[in-house]
Amino acid sequence: MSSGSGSLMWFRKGLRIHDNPALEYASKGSNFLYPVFVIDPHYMKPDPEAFSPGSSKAGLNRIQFLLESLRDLDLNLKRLGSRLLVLKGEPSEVLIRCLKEWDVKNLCFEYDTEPYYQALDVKVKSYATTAGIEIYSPVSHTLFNPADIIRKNGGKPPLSYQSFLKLAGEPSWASSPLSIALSSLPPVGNIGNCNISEVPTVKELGYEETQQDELSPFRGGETEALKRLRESIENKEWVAKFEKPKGDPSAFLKPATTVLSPYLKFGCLSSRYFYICLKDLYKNVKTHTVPPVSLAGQLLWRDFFYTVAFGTPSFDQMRGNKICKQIPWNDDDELLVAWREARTGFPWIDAIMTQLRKWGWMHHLARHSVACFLTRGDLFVHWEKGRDVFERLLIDSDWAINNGNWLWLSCSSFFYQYNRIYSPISFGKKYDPNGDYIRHFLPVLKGMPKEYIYEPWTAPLSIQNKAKCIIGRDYPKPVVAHDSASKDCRRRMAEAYALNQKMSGMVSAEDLRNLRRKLEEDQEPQVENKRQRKLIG
DNA sequence: GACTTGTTGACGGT
DNA sequence: ACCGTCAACAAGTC
Repeated sequence: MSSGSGSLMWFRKGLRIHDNPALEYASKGSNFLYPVFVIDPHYMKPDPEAFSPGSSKAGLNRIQFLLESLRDLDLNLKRLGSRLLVLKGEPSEVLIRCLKEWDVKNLCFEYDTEPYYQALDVKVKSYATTAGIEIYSPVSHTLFNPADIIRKNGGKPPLSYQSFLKLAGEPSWASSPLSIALSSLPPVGNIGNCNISEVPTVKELGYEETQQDELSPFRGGETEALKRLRESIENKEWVAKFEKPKGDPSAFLKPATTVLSPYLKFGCLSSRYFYICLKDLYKNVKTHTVPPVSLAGQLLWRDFFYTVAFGTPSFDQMRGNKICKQIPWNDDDELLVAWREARTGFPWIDAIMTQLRKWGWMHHLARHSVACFLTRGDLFVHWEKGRDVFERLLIDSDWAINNGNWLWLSCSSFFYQYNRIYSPISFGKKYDPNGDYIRHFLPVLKGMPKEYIYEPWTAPLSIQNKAKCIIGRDYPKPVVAHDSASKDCRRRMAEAYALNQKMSGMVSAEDLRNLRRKLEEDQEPQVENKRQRKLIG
C-alpha cells in the first residue's frame, strides 16, 4: 500500500466497524480515508406502480432498515473521527467519478458473490486498474470463501448440507482473534466538487409518512445488531439447546429465533464474529446441539446457500438452471395475488403473509408454510413469483438464501419429497391451538372461536354472526379446497418428475407446454381450479 | 444409504 | 388432559 495518500472504503453490505477487513486495510497507512456509500435510485426511489409501498426493488421496510443501518454506521464512523459520505446515482458511475476527483491510491470493498455486485465490480475494477489504483476486496461477508469450497469439490458446488460441511471444515480464521475494534480512523480528505449528503430519511427519498400502516419492529444498524447478539447469547442454555425445526413459528411477541438475519444480510453483524461467539459459548457448556439444527448450524446454512448460488449459473430461475427441476407451474395471477395480498381464506397463511407485509420478517417455518402452499402444496404457482414477493418484502431478503429456499420448498432442488406437504390448517394449530397469532395479524377474525379459527368457513352462520365475521363478506372463502388441491399438486409433481427423469433433466419449453396441456386434460372437473373458485368464492 | 424440519393417529407416560 | 414417540402413509434424488 502506498502511504501518504488516500484510501476509499466503498460500503455496500458490511455496514459495520467490527470485523471489517476492508475498512481496517483502508485505514492503515493512509493519511485520508473516504468512507463512501452510494444510494442507487433504482433501489431507493419510490415506485408508485409497485404492489406495496417502496421502490421497484425493495419494500419500504427494508429501505427503512438500510437507512437506519447507514445512520448508525455514520455515527460509529464519527466516533472514530470520520464520517459516511453519501452519494447518489448509478453506483459504478458515481464511484468512478469519485476516484477521478479524489486523491485515492487504494480502493477497498468487501467481496460480494451476488451477480448484481459481480457486474458492478467488473466496471469499477476495470477503471481502477487502468488508473493505477490498488484494489483490496477481501471475503468477509461469509464464513468461508465460496470459491474455495467449489474448488475443493472439483469445480462444482456441493448440493447437500452434509457434503458442504465435510468440505468446509473449520474456517481458517477461527483460530486467530478477529479484529473487533478500531481505535481511530484517518480524517476524510478533500471532497472537491462531489455532491455529498447526509443519510436521507424516507421522507427525503419521497415517501409519504402514511404509506404503511405498521412498520417493522426491527431497527437497523450495527449497534442494534450487537445488542441483539448479546441478548441472544446471554441465555447460554437457550443457545446450547437451540434446534431450528423445534421453534414455534407462531411466536411473535418474543420470536423463537434470534432475528439476526436482517443484520447478517446487510453485514451490520459479522457472521464470523457471531460464529466465534457461539464457539466460545459451546466450549463452556456441558452439551450443545450441532449442525444442521444448532445456531452455528444456521450460519453454515447461510454459507451453504452462498456457495451453491455462486457456483450455479441461472441460480435464480428455473430455465437454464441445471440443478432445478423443470415443472409446469401454472401462470395464475389471480391465485398469486390472493396469496400475496393475504386473501387466500386460510387464516394461517394469510396471517403469515400479513406479518411479512407489516414486519418484513416471519419465522423460518412460517416461510416454509406459505412457500409450500403457493407452489407444490396447493396453488401450484411458479416459485419465481413467490421469490419475487419475498425478495421485495423481507427485511432480511438475501439473494442466495431466498432463491435457495424457494428451490428447496418447491421441490425444484435439494429436496424432493413432494408428498410432504405442510397443511395450511393443522401445521399452525399444533403450535398455537388458540389462534393468538392469527388474531393478532388478522383482527377481523378476533372473535372467531378457536374451534373454527383455522377453518372459519366451517363455522355455522350463527357463530360467524356472533364473531362479527361473515365468511365471504368480512373474510374470504378459501381459494382452493386443501384436500383436493394438494392431491392434484402431488399428481402434477409426479408427472413432472417422471418427465425430468425420462429426459435426464433436459426438458425443453415445448416438453413443459405439452405436459401442462396433458395435466389440464386429465384434470377431474371437481378439482379444476377456475371452476372451483367459482363454486367456492 | 444419506438426505435440515409432513400428516395422521395410536400408544404410553405424566 | 397433555406431552413425546412411533408407525403408517407412500415414497423423492444423489
